[in-house]
Amino acid sequence: MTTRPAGTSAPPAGPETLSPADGLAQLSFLVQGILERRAREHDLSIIQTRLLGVLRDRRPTMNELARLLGLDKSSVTGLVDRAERRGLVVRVPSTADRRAVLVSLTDHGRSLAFAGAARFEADISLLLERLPPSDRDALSRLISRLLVAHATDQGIDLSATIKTENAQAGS
Amino acid sequence: MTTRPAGTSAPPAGPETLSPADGLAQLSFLVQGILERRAREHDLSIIQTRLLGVLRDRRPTMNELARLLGLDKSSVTGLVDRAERRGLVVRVPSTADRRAVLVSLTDHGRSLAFAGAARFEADISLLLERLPPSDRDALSRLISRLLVAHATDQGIDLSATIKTENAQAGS
DNA sequence: TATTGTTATACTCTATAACTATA
DNA sequence: TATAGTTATAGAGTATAACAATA
Repeated sequence: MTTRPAGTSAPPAGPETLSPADGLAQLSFLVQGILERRAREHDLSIIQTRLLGVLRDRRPTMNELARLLGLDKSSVTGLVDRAERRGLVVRVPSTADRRAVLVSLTDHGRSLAFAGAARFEADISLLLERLPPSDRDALSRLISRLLVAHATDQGIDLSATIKTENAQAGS
Repeated sequence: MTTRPAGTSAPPAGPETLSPADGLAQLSFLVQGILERRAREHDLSIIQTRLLGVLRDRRPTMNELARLLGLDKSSVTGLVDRAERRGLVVRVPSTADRRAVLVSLTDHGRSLAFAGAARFEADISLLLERLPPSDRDALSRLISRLLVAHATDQGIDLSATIKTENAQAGS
């Protein structure tokens, strides 16, 4: 799983074959590490980065934000508190429902969100350059296919939703 | 990046194509989510799970553990404290160097480590069943290839090291 | 009554700095 | 002096439970 200490169900002896579970686990740690290092350059954590990412094209209530990020609403209160204190987001009272609060990016938050995305894409390009172009394309296509299949399977609508709704981790 | 809110450099209009960066980011969140949910069943965090994983075939000093997990030694003190309190690991004084402490799994910790790995593999199998078998194999092969290429590129030795040393996130 | 958001509280995880005990 | 590990401290991130305001 997380770690694949030699032994266990690692494939026989093939020098360059990892079990699917090992491969996916290691790949996920690799990508998360890249994400984390980039975020840390701006003093952001992964969850703060995800918050900014989610807000790039939304202006959700605290409640919706909790659902989008897969967190408890009280966790989101703290998350938004810290982001607001740093001038990355603002709370705006909802006019429709006086209980609700909308959260939206400040200009500063927006620029961080887009800069981060650009640099992450550059990192990934660099990583993928390790593969021949044909492999690169094939890998991207297979990953897309897997994500689409999984999302569909979860009852989530197709492409539109896939592109926007995937801030959540697991589901 | 983390999130791919519609717009930005998402590919033109292809209904089921994600940019490589989006695909990898989303996939990593998906896998981490699976990992996290499984860990939580045993009241473990991801880092505790990684700790157990690393110890499956090692008995490192606190210092080595810090390097393996990519954490500061003081963080490892706390991590091991909590794991020891729960009976998952034990500290054993080193006979070779009286300053050093070795950390090793208890039977309980070992059984959790292996059970977790098994269930994670089952989860991944289920996930991959969304793909036709040929895609499944191709994806695994490409991921392995990418990880091997990346590791080699980092100056890390080949298969042996790949299989054991990947507890670390980024590098 | 039900829902939205915050507060109070508690715990994990992480790092930096200072310290103890070896080497 | 340098290294191994712990402690003290501070802060982020998370959850549960209780609460206020509004629906």
